[in-house]
Amino acid sequence: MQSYAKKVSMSVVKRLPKYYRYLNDLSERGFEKISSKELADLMGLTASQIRQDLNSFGAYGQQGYGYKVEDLKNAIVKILGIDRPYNCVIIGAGNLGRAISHYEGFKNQGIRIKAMFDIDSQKVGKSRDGIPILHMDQLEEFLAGNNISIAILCVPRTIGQGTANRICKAGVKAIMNFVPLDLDVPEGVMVENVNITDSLFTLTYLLNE
Amino acid sequence: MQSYAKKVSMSVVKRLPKYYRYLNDLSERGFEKISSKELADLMGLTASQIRQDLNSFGAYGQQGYGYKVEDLKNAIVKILGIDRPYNCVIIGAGNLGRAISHYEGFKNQGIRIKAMFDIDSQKVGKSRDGIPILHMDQLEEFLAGNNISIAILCVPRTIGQGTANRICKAGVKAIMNFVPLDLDVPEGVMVENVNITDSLFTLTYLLNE
DNA sequence: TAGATTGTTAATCGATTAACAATC
DNA sequence: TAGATTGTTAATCGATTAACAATC
Repeated sequence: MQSYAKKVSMSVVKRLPKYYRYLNDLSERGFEKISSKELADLMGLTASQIRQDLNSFGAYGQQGYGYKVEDLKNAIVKILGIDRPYNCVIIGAGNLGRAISHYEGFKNQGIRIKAMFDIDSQKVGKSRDGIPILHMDQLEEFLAGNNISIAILCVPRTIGQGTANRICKAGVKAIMNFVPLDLDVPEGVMVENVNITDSLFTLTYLLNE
Repeated sequence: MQSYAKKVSMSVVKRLPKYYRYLNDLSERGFEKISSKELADLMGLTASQIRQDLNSFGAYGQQGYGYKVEDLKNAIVKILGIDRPYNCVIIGAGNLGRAISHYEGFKNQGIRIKAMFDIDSQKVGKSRDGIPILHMDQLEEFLAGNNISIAILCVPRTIGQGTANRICKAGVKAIMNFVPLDLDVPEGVMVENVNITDSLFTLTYLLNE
């Protein structure tokens, strides 16, 4: 739990994972220092913006020198909260749910998929890559008993909102929503939408410009 | 091909698919008219913003009355360019590629998945839901010969940029990128990123606020 | 010390909201 | 006509960029 004086804007927050990606990469490639100018060129931002962004959280650089890659990376890791693990569940063991359950990007990042849920008796009781598939009836019990902090929602559109209601009622505070639907959730519950159709239609728009 | 006098801002463009979703839903539910105020309440925007957004493209309402749902829906459909079909390919027939190949959100929307590509000899030559899985060696030939306008990229990170290069060289002008990597593409090629890891880390940030 | 680059304040730019005349 | 709601201009708010003093 961290708390910052200034309210950090969503624009900045949305850029944080990108900072993390680039700094992680620089660190892996053995870079020791980087200036805001160099990082800006790399990321397609301006040096000014990078300094403003970072200073929403604190002063991580050294005047006349720049930023130590490793230190800045670690700072971002802490800011993002990925210095600790998160217990997650995937709801809906269809193709998408299964794809996410072994998504390469999560590896070694503290995202722990504890279970998947479905109603299909063909799937329930089985296991995929060591992740058990449980029946939807067991959802509330599992969420309560396993310290689950993130629910990844991959159910059909028709039961999207209903399932979200169950998740929220069970006290889960974060939903990654793959259902092409804007969820209505109580105050304090975070929803991050990944809407593949919306993204595709943005693309068709841009194609016709 | 449409062309507008004023340059429409990305903020507006990103909201268009959402307008489409809501208007489609209203239309299906038999609503005939809607005011900017009513739509705003529904979508969590302001009436003013909706009127500004729509007026980037033209005047679709009637003073004193509001907007005819069907007409406005059709206008948005045209603006998004989804009044015509798009030939697409999915590159990478892993779990994610396969999930997207029968994603429910695309049904009846003119998104035609013409082929999937992979290097795995276990997969190549087979078919999934009528979509053939071809070898990566055939990519350029297929893109050129089948009027493909959108490539959906679901390959491993390591070959993401290389594959994007091949796509661009073949003349494809739109890439939906699921690879957790910022692609470097020539001027005029549209990239829409769906970065699941970035979204998840945004969520972990918000959880720790 | 001189040069470089940060942290931060001020200026600009763009997006959202408010207001209201036009008009259905 | 009177009431309602648009289209559009003006005002505000927020985010990005520029500038520069602080300082390593």
